[in-house]
Amino acid sequence: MANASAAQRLHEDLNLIINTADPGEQLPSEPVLAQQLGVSRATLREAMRTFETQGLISRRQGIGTFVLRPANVIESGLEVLESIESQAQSIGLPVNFGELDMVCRPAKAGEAEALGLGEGEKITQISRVILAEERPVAYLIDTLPVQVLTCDEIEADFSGSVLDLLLKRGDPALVSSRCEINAVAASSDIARMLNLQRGDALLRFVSSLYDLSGKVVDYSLSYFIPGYFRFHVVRQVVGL
Amino acid sequence: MANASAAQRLHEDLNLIINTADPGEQLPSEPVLAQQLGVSRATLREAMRTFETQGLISRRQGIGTFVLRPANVIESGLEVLESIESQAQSIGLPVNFGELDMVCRPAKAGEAEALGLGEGEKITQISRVILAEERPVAYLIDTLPVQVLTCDEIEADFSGSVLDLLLKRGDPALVSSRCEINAVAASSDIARMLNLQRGDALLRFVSSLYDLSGKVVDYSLSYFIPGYFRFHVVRQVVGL
DNA sequence: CAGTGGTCTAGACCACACG
DNA sequence: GTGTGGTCTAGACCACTGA
Repeated sequence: MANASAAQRLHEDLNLIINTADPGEQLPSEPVLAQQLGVSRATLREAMRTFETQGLISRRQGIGTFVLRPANVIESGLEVLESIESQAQSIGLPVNFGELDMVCRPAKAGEAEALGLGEGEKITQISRVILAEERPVAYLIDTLPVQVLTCDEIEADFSGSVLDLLLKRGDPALVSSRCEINAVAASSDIARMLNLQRGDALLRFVSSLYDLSGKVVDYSLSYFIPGYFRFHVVRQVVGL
Repeated sequence: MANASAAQRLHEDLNLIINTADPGEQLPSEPVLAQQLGVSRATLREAMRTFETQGLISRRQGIGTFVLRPANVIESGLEVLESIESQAQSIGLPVNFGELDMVCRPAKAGEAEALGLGEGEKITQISRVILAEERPVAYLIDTLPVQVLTCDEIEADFSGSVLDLLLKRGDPALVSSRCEINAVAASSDIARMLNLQRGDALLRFVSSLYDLSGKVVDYSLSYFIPGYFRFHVVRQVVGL
């Protein structure tokens, strides 16, 4: 026990380097840093993963690795459904979105089932990366029936949040959302968009948003970088 | 786009192999399998991670890699606090624990703060791996003031759940728990205990359990292997 | 172009299980 | 001992950025 692997020692070394560095500072290149720390580049990269998901460093291909100033954390209770944008606004955090991808197409089998539609019925799908203080912090995919939301409506007025758009419109009348929570490893695609390494740990919400009639009006996948969020929930104790 | 990396293609290949194999079947050794699939061992191991956290394969050092039968999922709403043991029992899933580690020692700074104690006051700490159907599915660490729970009491009667023990005793009167949810990469230690690879994505709960007087009676860290759990929560929509 | 991070390979050595 | 998975290394090649 207490058998310090190279990875563990390296983690501490990196911790020191990153905490000592000034925000904005560029670290030595990976080959150089690996040699300085006496490990291979593969091991160094492995150790750097944690610091990335904690929002402490940013690595940009073709440019370099940079130390970030401590991140502002978006804190949120899970009992109520509120958009990231709305939460960020309430703590004065500037948030916008990038890499918006919007399509209108027939629903695939899984999508149709999640939305209570027939396969092939038209859906609107919106994917985007959420940026807080210019840093990618989450990747969101919303899927809705076109009857609920069309691409035109999004182009006309989109703040980054489908929820806020629907609430502003006031129709359909939204009631609640059922949200499944899990941890996943970042795929290549998602890692690239969030500027992470593939395999990094992400928090994933799979949510179904219901209207007054009990219909699903929005099925969404949300990927959050751990270091930028603090989700909590109060759980009631039930007797034996 | 749709640029299939080696890792992505490999993921599909492995998916086919694993789904085709019978439960209990042993896969070829890593060097052999890597050659068969035309990738390096490092890439193969990387691709296998996902299947491990999904509970589809088990790798045991010195023995081999085995295909598991599909896992039973423990489903749980987060609104109420219930032990894994209790949840598993209600769906007829056999659960026990292993690797129990129990200590009684002075609180470190962070622990003292979490429990509202002075630094150095005695605490009881219980760590154990939870096994469902003989498979490790979670790693739990509970920290309590000795005034609330002593090691002797645990040795006398421990089912794997501190919550159940306190409820059974009926004192102190438990009210609710505040739980923070995040995703983390498995450390070497935790990976070993859960029979995973270091760096695998885990779901982590950090919880404080309160009694009637508002005091924290249990501070706990819980690590869950994603494939064995489905946590959900209903979120209410609040108007603009 | 040169320099960066992103990916992948081949191979070494270790720790562990089993005969 | 042999054979397995766990860890780490050195180095190659690619994709991207910015001068």
